[in-house]
Amino acid sequence: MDKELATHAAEVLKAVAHPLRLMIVETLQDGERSVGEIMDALGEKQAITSQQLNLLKDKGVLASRREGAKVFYHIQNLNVIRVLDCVYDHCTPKKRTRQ
Amino acid sequence: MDKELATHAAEVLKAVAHPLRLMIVETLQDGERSVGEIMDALGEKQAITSQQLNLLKDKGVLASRREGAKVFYHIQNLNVIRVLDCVYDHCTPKKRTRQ
DNA sequence: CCGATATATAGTAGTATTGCTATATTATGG
DNA sequence: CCATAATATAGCAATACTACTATATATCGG
Repeated sequence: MDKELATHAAEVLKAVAHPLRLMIVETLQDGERSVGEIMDALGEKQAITSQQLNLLKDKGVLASRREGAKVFYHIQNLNVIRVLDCVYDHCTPKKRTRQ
Repeated sequence: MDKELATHAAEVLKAVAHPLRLMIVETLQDGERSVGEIMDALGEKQAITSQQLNLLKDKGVLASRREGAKVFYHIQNLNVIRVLDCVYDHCTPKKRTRQ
């Protein structure tokens, strides 16, 4: 792994390495959700949720789609789901999500 | 995933989400290495290498063993290797390290 | 156009991270 | 004990991140 590759990989990991952002990605594993739905699911304030969503979008982890007044976010970089799997296995070794 | 779990998971991810630290973990995939060996492998300065090694050790990612004047580090949290795999697949989809 | 709802952004204080230099610690050989 | 090699730590400036409040933008129903 050269430095450039490592830098890019680190940026993606850093995007996910945050409690709220981790939970956002988890919530979106089942499919897209509106900002309001995500807010409610995580019990977070509107501004903070929106900020983190935008950050994840900036880093290419998520993508969004507007439908009327609502904006729906979904996972764009599918590899983060695999990272989540690692996290799950690490924290709760019994509950593996893949074989 | 509750907040506490997410916080812990985020901390582990954060520990690895850094170019140099990512390369350190990669270097140690084959087994333990002394600080000097790691330094040389990555072409980094002594102080910085030592700092990042200590950080990784603090977060439980690595562990160390002293042998005379040298200190050998190795991977303690094996899940980070799986995270590395995700990173590999993400950056170079052709070169999968697992099936 | 107006009010209401949904989402985004600006500005900001507190805190954490990073990379650096200089210095300290630990162990070895003589 | 001394000089040297190997590693760790202190201290610091620059930068980045976080959480927050306030405000702005966008869309819809009427």
